[in-house]
Amino acid sequence: MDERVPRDFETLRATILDRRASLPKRIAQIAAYALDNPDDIAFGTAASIAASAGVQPSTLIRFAQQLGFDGFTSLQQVFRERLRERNSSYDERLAALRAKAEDGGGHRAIFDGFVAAASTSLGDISRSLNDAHFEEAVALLAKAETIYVLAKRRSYPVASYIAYALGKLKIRNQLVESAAGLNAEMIGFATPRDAVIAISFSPYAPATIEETRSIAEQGVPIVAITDSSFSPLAQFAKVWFEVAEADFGGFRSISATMALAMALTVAVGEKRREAGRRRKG
Amino acid sequence: MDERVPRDFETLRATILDRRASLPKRIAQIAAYALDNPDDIAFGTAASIAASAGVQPSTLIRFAQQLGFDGFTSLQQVFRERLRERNSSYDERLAALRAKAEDGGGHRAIFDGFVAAASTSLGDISRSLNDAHFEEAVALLAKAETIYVLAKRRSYPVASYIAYALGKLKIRNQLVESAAGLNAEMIGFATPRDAVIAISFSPYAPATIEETRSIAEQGVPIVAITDSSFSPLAQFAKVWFEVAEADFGGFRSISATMALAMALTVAVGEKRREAGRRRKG
DNA sequence: TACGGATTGGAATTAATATTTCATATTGAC
DNA sequence: GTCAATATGAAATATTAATTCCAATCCGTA
Repeated sequence: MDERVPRDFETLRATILDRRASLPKRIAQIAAYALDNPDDIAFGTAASIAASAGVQPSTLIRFAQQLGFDGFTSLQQVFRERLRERNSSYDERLAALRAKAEDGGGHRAIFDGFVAAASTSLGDISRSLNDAHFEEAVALLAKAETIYVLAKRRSYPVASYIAYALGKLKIRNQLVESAAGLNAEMIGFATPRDAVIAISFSPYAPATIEETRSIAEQGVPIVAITDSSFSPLAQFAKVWFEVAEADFGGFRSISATMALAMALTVAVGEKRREAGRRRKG
Repeated sequence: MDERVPRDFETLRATILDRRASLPKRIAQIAAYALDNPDDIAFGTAASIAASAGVQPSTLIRFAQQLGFDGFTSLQQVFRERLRERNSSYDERLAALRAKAEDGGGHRAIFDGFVAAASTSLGDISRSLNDAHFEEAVALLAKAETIYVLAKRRSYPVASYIAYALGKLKIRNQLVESAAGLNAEMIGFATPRDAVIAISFSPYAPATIEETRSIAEQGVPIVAITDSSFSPLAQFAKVWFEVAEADFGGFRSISATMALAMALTVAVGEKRREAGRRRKG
């Protein structure tokens, strides 16, 4: 393999288009097939692809070799990489930034890293949020008398913002955070007519889990925001959201969680206003 | 393979979540890995995936078999299918989302709005942040004995995250938030060898301004994060940052502020480590 | 603590897949 | 039309990867 081997899909595509006129018949056939069905190249085996394209496996390999690859396998990597990038082109940017930050790219790199981590997380949640779950959570919270907000440590800032926003929207709420150790009593007042927003990420704060369990046992419906389907919060929750936050420099972003929390809060406010209008009108 | 083998990713996911409690340790480990890194399953070989997940290839196969597949290969098909579908239908999904949001299709639009506001704010700050100011602020904070963190209301979540992160980095700090009205006393302890991070946005919380003024008069250097050069905070600060946050539904994003705050914190941690090494070496 | 069953690790085996080889066919030049 | 160069097909081989198997370990139970 010399250095002019296409490493990314776009270069590869350009190279193929450039040479197609001078390619032998069967090679041209497989070239056309490759550009038309890139997904098949990414996932198929040499034999299956060759069959779909109507050529021999050996032709496929010759095609790869003419492009400078040392075999079909290396060619296939480019097609796989393309699929990966589509889904998470941000991850690579992040990795690059991390590298830059590490070898002394100054402190600006750290800032860029956090911005990139936040953007990545926002992109991810935007793609993965389930509308039905969201509606369900909003409905559940909108009919609560009091909304309890439960979070410690890294998630606490989110909880405090939710509490602030709920307050502004005149929705009765209780931030469970007592430094005086009165959380158990505070939680004790919750009834099934209330609701809870619980937020916790790995490593899950034991207090949050304990409090969530205890409030769940009182029959209070719970909306959880957490980071994995294996989170202990998930089992207690009526509705739960999985939020994957990118991290940088050992600290995870919380921007996706924030966006979700804000959206929930404001949507609950909306829903209540709608319900209020219906009752009056 | 009986008929209950999951054929699509969502069913598979649900099945795994359903059974997770009853799975043996290593199987659970690979299950968690699979749901967290679906792309790796799609592209990897049994050996490479097993290695990343920290188990033996045989465990991976047992996992597949427990789910009803007849081997790893069939399981992998489901993960590959998911990637194919996602890519082919991404544009359609996006278009559908927009249409739905437009004709009042529920609360998803609110969520999208917050994500957009956060993204916009991140883009803005990324463009406008002044590197020299950033370095100056980091230098100033890095040599402080104690970092005081000052913010109320909407900015309070940021302050609480800063305090959390500083604590993790073992940097002495004091979050000025006492509900008991002891802020004045707390601030009284600050000396010119300390430093302050003050955060406030219009409408500026009178308490924040008052406290910032008083601490500035004691000769304590201040780094301010605020939203305009006319901000009352700016006049007290040694260094200040102007952060323009987009708003949605009456609530402003705080993601840009968060990113800046995190970057400051981590950069201060870095700088201290560097200084520590120099002293020792 | 000893037993039995379930689980796991790691090597051996088997299956699959890519690549090479070689005989045959095609093409283009003279 | 013949020759040489090139391209192609098909089968043989080499490589890589999936699966199986068995011994060791762990875990719950008596």
